[in-house]
Amino acid sequence: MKSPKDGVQSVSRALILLQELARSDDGVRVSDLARTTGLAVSTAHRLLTTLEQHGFAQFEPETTLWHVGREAYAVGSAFGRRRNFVAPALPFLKRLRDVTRETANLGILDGNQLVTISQVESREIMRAISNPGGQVPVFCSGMGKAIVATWTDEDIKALAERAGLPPMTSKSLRSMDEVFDDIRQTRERRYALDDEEHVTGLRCVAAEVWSPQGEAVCAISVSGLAARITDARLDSIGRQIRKAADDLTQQLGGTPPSQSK
Amino acid sequence: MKSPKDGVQSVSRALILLQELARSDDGVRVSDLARTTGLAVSTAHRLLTTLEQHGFAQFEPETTLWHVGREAYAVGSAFGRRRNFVAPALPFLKRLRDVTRETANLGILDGNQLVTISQVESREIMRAISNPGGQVPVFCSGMGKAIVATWTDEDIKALAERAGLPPMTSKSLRSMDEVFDDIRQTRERRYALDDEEHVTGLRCVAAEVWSPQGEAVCAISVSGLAARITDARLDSIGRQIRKAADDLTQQLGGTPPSQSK
DNA sequence: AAAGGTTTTTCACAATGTGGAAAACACGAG
DNA sequence: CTCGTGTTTTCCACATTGTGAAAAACCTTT
Repeated sequence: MKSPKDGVQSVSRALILLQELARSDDGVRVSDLARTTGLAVSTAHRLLTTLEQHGFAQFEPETTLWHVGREAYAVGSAFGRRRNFVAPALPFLKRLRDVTRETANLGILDGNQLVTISQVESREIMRAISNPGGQVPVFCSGMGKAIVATWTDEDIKALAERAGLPPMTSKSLRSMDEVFDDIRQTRERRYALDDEEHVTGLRCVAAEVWSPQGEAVCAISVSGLAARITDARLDSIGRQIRKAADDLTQQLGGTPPSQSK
Repeated sequence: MKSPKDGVQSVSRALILLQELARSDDGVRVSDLARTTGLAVSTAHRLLTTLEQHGFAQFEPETTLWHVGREAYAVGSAFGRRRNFVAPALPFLKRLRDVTRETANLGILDGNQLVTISQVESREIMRAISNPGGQVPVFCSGMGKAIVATWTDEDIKALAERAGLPPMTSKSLRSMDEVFDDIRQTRERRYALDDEEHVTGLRCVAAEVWSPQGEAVCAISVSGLAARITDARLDSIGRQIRKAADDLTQQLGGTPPSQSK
């Protein structure tokens, strides 16, 4: 009779009610809910009451309709806030690695630094060695510049002032002018380039990924020896990164820039 | 001994678990959850399993951590959908963030509390951290006061009596007199100010947004460190918030009050 | 290999959730 | 106004269902 793997009955039912609530935008009545879920009216009512006590459901007395409550929103947005792009990004990184044969990275901005939080290594003998968790000054990083390029010029300026422009190599950007020139190019070609600005001999091509709120949350990149990532390959790699970033954005339910042209 | 009005026990507990899950961004373990909620580990586990079966919770086997699930997000966004101003507001919030360089918020009144339902974060290092869904006593909130200032004095008084005036900081409003004095100023200058009344060191400037029915449905605000939102900037920020709120009202087809009175 | 820390599963018991039925409403029509 | 039909809400006896202690299965560490 009993199915022991069914979980807790009342909780199951309450969750089903919640989902049913979410289905209709302009509220639904107890009795209809009971009908569609196959519950007794009194049971549905009791469960809804419990949901309401915790703010997950909302009852409009004047119209006697039930809605999804604010607490459901609060809890749900925790899902969106979560930095869970790491797992979904992996397949994209792997594919990038496979088609470019170079190391693929995922990074976020944390404070004034860009930190690499995930990486799929190239299989070449000579490969970039930048361990995950490693921090890089934003403007010496392809991923950093990809993210920052989506910001307003004032924000970029403020960040640059805050973080400074510590030169890591002879090719690092050293002045605000150079920064803005680079950002301009980044915006134009829709991918960012770190041309031995962080480590001599290392090039890196990057593009940003968008959150549901329309902000650049992270960036992905491909990095490898300058000797292998030649000028000739640059544009092709750039397009692939851009594509991967857009696909990942899509998969995360993100929204690229609203209407900019 | 038993409290029959407590609703369905297991459902209550499951919801509390969900809220606890939402509290931590990087996942939490069963045993910790059990500890913080005061449940037996086995009970917590059983409830979590049920939540997972419905997609409201998510379990990462490799790390044995629990997260909020996608279904919670889906259900929660139904709440946002019904409040059909949250999407249109985003561009306005972004612009506010860009011109003030502080965090911009959108909040509604729910019950006796003001809840922040959307937010566009400042890019400064030191920024306000009040995740969406967070609740604040109305009279300790700029957005709350902005909305309430549109009400009649009787309604305000009734709300204050119902909700009380829980002091959050030493600057919180503590008496009806202080409340009405603040409301008077709010009406006069056409924007509301929370001057470290919720969190010490945090200031917040807000203005209300009108629905087509001529009611203040939500409010938008800019919040940041008191050290940055100085008296000198106050009026300029106030004007910008007011402008943004009016523009948003317009876009929503809303109608500000007939000023004749 | 044993010792701590987990996460899962099991199980006997009764506390807990259940749904029918009845009460309290809310509206419209007569 | 009173009745009638649709609700929503409360009550309560009953056994189905959820419970938590404890044991089992898993891990990492030593």
